[in-house]
Amino acid sequence: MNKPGIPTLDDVAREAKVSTATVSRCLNSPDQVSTKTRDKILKVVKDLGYSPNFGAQALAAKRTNTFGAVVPTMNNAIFAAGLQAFQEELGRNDATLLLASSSYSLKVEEEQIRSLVARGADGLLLIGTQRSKDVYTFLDDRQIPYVIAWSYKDSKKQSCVGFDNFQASYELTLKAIELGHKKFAVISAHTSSNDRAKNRVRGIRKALEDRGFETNNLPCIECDYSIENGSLSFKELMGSPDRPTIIMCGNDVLAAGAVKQAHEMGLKIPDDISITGFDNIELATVIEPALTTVHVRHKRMGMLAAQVLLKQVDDKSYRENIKLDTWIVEGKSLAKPGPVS
Amino acid sequence: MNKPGIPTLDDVAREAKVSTATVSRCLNSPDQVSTKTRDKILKVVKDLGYSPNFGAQALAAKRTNTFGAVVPTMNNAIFAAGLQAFQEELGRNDATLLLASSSYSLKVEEEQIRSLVARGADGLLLIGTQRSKDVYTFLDDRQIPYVIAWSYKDSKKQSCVGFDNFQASYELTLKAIELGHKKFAVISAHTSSNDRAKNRVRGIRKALEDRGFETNNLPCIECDYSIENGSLSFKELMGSPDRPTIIMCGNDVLAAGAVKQAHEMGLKIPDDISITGFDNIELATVIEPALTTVHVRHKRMGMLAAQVLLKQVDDKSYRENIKLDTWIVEGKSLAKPGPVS
DNA sequence: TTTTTGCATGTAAGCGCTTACATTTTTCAT
DNA sequence: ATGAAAAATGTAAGCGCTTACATGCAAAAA
Repeated sequence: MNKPGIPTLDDVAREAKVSTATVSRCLNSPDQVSTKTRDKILKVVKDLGYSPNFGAQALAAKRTNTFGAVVPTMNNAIFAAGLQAFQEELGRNDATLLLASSSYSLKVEEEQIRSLVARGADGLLLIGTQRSKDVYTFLDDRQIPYVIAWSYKDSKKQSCVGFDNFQASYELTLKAIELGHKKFAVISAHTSSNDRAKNRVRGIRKALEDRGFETNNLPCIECDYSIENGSLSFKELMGSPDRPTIIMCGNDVLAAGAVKQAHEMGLKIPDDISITGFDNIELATVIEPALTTVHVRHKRMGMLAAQVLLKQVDDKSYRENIKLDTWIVEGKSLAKPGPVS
Repeated sequence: MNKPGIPTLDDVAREAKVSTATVSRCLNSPDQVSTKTRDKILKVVKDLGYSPNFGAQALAAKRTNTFGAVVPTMNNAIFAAGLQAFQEELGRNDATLLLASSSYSLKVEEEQIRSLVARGADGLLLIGTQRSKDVYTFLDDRQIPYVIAWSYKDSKKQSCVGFDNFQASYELTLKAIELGHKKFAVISAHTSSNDRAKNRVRGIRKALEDRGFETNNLPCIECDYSIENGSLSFKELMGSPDRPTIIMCGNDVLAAGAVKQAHEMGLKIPDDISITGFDNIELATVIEPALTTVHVRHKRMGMLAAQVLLKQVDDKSYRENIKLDTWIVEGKSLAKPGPVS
């Protein structure tokens, strides 16, 4: 009754006539084993089709080579490129990715984080800085390495691989001001639980204030990221008696929705209205006109995040703060405002 | 030296003055435990911040509540919606998702599958039917449940939740023929390792043949799915002396690239050239003109796949084949061919 | 009251692996 | 050839949990 099961380390040991310890060593640190026995063991491993039992390995070795990531959404491509790069870098190091998405809810995110940790994640990739103190305490107590991505924060206690959302947004706004725009409006993700969105809006406000604009009544709609919402928000903003000449969007997805709606309303971009995005995902390049947006080095971010995380696993006290540069990508959706319409 | 560690089942048991078995039962099948002790235990669990050790649990219970998925890519949104739905449905059942991507390589996919299984995945979501026999044998030997998505296949041995790529493509082609198109060209993903792409192309060919077209020299470019490749292929096809009047693309991403390139070449869609897509991802709706494409019920597919998979875990002999309907979404990118240019 | 039944709990044997430590074998300087 | 150091291998104790089985105890049946 023992034959048709999945082979275990014991089976291999017996078949190869060595102890289980030797088999284990042969698999985990081959150079501690003589070439002769190694070959013998590897042959048996192959013959039997042995592959280690994950649970047992995790239990005994106290690590899983599995990393978790909680992203706000998988529904649009914002995180896709970064995640893919993250995953590939993990793969290069024989680790795999456990993925969860939180639908932009801090509460759900917290659950997901706990669940990933409970599943033995050796480390976590988290998006943005904003979450309850409890979460950080939880992770610190268990000494779970994590790295924060998509946001930059100078900190000795936490690693991050991000970029300056505030600054990038600030610069884009300055550019718009220099082109002569006077009436601004903003479509943003909800800022209450999203530090990136918050900083992007802050960047816009600061730039305006620095150039003497009054920002108290800056029209600003907050919604979930989706093309649909971009369209709706655009419609609403353009329905105002005092139409803006430029609408700055929290990301490319919203901007794409805005552009779409502009077409439907028969508005010419950028003659009738300028629109800007953020992220420079592929979407930004295929819509007409191409978006003026902020390029974010998603792939690099994902890859570096994985590297930092892996270092932290080896050295629990290792920390690194990496700030990636961003730059404005000139599309055709931002130009100086046309004559008053 | 025992205090500052992570609490274990033993700690809980000791603190609550019951046996470990009772604690375990309390957590896994609460109704086997009296209300009184249950409350007592749960309080201790909370106080101690106990959370079960994954490896130990997996080892003892022989299941992980973790499911794996290997998608060809995360770089574009083709699989995003389906995966998100899959993940959400798993979440509703206290399971999580292990994700890997294969970059459309069968070899990489096989590795990923083995790796996911080694990591204790209770079941797998696989995209499409095309993979080596060994993989299926491997999975069957270990009795790992899996469900095939994105493709439909009538089979008593395998579960699938998919749609008829061939038929959908066939119908779209018929529609184009009826509009009067005579010169077809195709941009497809590589068909050698991708049954969906293969069937979509087959659908086109069959429709053409059924209507008396010669398909031996149907221009057909195969490339990886990307906007860039869509553009390049489009350029190549339109560089031919005998320009097609319609280019049918294997999916929306390629079509978006084609559309982009058409704009750059100053070609009007659909007057100068018709373009069709496949998948009806959001991208299809924001480009100008909106794509005529095939709607695929991605979300539903993801959700159903999760449900089937969960059923298979409970009952290893359960199998189900679900074919979802698809339909043509009328955009503005397909119309009758203009006068000979 | 005594016996039966069934629920609540405890006991303890693993699950398959890693690794500290012990033991044996090989290598090599003397 | 000899002994010490180094290398290879073996022994066995867990890792933290689940669960079959045994036990205890109160309610139901006789």
